[in-house]
Amino acid sequence: MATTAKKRESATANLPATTGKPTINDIARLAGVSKKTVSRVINRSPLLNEKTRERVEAVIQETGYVPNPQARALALGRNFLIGLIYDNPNAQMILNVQQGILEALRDTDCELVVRPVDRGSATMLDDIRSFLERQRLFGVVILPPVSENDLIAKLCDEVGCRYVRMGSAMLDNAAHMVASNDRDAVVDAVRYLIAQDHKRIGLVTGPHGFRSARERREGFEFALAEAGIKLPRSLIAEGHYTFESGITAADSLLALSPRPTAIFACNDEMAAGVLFAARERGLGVPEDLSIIGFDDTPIAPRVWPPLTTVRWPIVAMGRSAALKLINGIFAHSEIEEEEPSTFFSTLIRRGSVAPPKKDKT
Amino acid sequence: MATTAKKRESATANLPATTGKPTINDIARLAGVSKKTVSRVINRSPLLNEKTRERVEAVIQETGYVPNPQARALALGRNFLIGLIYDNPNAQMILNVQQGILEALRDTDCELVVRPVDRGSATMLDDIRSFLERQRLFGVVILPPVSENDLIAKLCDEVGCRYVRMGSAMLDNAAHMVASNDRDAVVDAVRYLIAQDHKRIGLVTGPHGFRSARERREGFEFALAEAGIKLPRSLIAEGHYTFESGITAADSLLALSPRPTAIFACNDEMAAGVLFAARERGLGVPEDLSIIGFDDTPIAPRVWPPLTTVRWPIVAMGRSAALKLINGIFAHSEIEEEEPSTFFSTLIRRGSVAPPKKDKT
DNA sequence: ACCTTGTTGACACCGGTTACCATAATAGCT
DNA sequence: AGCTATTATGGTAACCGGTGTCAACAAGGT
Repeated sequence: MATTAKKRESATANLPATTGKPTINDIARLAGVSKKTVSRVINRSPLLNEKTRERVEAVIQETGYVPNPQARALALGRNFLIGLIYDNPNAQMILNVQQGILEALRDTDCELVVRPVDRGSATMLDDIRSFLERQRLFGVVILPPVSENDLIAKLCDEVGCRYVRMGSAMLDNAAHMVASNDRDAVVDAVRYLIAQDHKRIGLVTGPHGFRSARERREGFEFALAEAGIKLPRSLIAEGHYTFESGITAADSLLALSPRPTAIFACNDEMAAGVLFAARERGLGVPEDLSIIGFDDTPIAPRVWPPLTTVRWPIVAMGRSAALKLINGIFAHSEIEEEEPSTFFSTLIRRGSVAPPKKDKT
Repeated sequence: MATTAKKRESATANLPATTGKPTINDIARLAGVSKKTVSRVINRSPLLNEKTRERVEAVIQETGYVPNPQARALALGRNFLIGLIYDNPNAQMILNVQQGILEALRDTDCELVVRPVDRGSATMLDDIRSFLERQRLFGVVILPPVSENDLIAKLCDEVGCRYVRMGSAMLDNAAHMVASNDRDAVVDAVRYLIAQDHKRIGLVTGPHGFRSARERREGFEFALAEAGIKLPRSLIAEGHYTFESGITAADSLLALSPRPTAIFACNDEMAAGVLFAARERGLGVPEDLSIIGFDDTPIAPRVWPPLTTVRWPIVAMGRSAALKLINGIFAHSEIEEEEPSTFFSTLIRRGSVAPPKKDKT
């Protein structure tokens, strides 16, 4: 009875035993063919007699055989996993992309593994590299703003990992890119404000260094220039895509005299912040101040008044990104349609915009 | 030039070649030991001479060797992947859990794979089973409301997959459960309302069949009974944890005469809906109507007035769930602290509650 | 000399894949 | 017809990079 503290060889040894599922060998035996032939059936090899295929497939059906992904991963040096790499201030966006990717992956054997990274961290590139090399991912979808880093794309090439970047501009060739036309969408939104007779329009930008922030700002400036409106620098406040930064930016904008009659915020979070700040000052929206946001995240229709905003088709973009990755490998249809690379945002009119009150009439 | 359309044996053949990373064999050769010994070093086996370990570890350091997870997965019959199974109306909650799990996984070699399922679908159990069997997950975290399904827990046991369920009550033994005390939290919230002199308090419940909905409702009823307040059935409206259902429920509640002076909504989404409905009717919040929500999701502080709500420590619960899974396997500290199983929610007082206006004074 | 105990290695195995080869079937040629 | 060239088909064995089993060997205790 002495052998109490019997040392275990490894910490993982207490995991349950393997299940009794059929393997490729079982199928081969039952179908009276070799492993290799079964492998050919699984991989839809064209060099195979139709009758043999049918026979093997019958056995597969019967036994409910499913190839072991771990073994495949080892033999192929490639895992059937799609990675989602992000470092994003906007939770809702990540979830939407996730949803889009998962829709695309539904009928494949691929799974989605999520991987937040720390832009800012000096080791980010090394972290991503070791992640990719270790997991031997089939491919990755990279979200903005990390997607704007060309070094990551280069890294993917180096380690032989497919990738698709999402962003607000075509930063890469079409096979590696899913982009939205933020610039044009903002132009539309601001034209709408101008058409409502707004002349003093404030802008809350995104953080410096974000491509989307630049695109959206340029759209804003273009629309104003187009209408021949010239505004002082003070009507542009920098935000960080967060609710709090929206409040701060709005505080500085609303302290101006004369006050802007409308504010365009570069995302909904900040637009909600602007609305909040307006309420704190007792300003009526849209009577005293019109607001437009960007993204059409769930918050937009939930505040009062519901926010007019630009709808960013992020779920569709996520789906498209995933399809680009698996395109050609898991070809379900024989027709290989090229996935579109550019997506169009549209203005969703809700309740936060109205013509300004005429003081001078 | 004739061999143009040369048939490929398999569709996956055009994947890049394996990288030239060192393998366990290389390490064994360089260190002058056997593969098995290297394996022992990797797995921190105690049956190993200290000097040998050091020698091998030096070589590992030098070469930057990292064990191939695919090979390990095959040999062990177990993948180093944690699954997140959910079917949830609340996007924010999923993301928060995800964040918590990822925090816990940071220093392990585990990755997180997300797996939405369709509660409602007849094949849900089979889907989950095939997912677990195929991927040979290390463990899964199951979110409410699917976590309330005992069959899934049984399934996990059958296929030998560790699991931790999250929920609003202890549905399972502590090793498999991370629960919050919703009931008590709601009691506190309603007591607070009562202390502010509210006497007619409406309730927007969660969907029938959700354990959390039941717990929260029971808390509500308990607090009222405790204070000796008896209210008509009509002050209870069923919701579905969605914004829209909050509006609908509020519409029916606010049409009552006399109107409730306060409404407790079983989650923030619905509370936001109640607020929205109040605004539509021109009711002031909190002057004419007090509102309390549950969850403290990002929407709560972003609406006007910011919502008083119950903070549900969901990130911490996610972290704890993941730690329970990996506990004992990836023991970083020698002290194995037991992860707590119960988490406490707290009332966050913001701006949506005030004493009712005295009409009768 | 014998039994422990600690340390290490040889070898088969996990479940797929590919390279290479053998055979059969078909076509093309004299 | 007879023979070879070519293609179609499927088998064998090695391999991917780890892990478990079990035996071997050394050192120390009795």
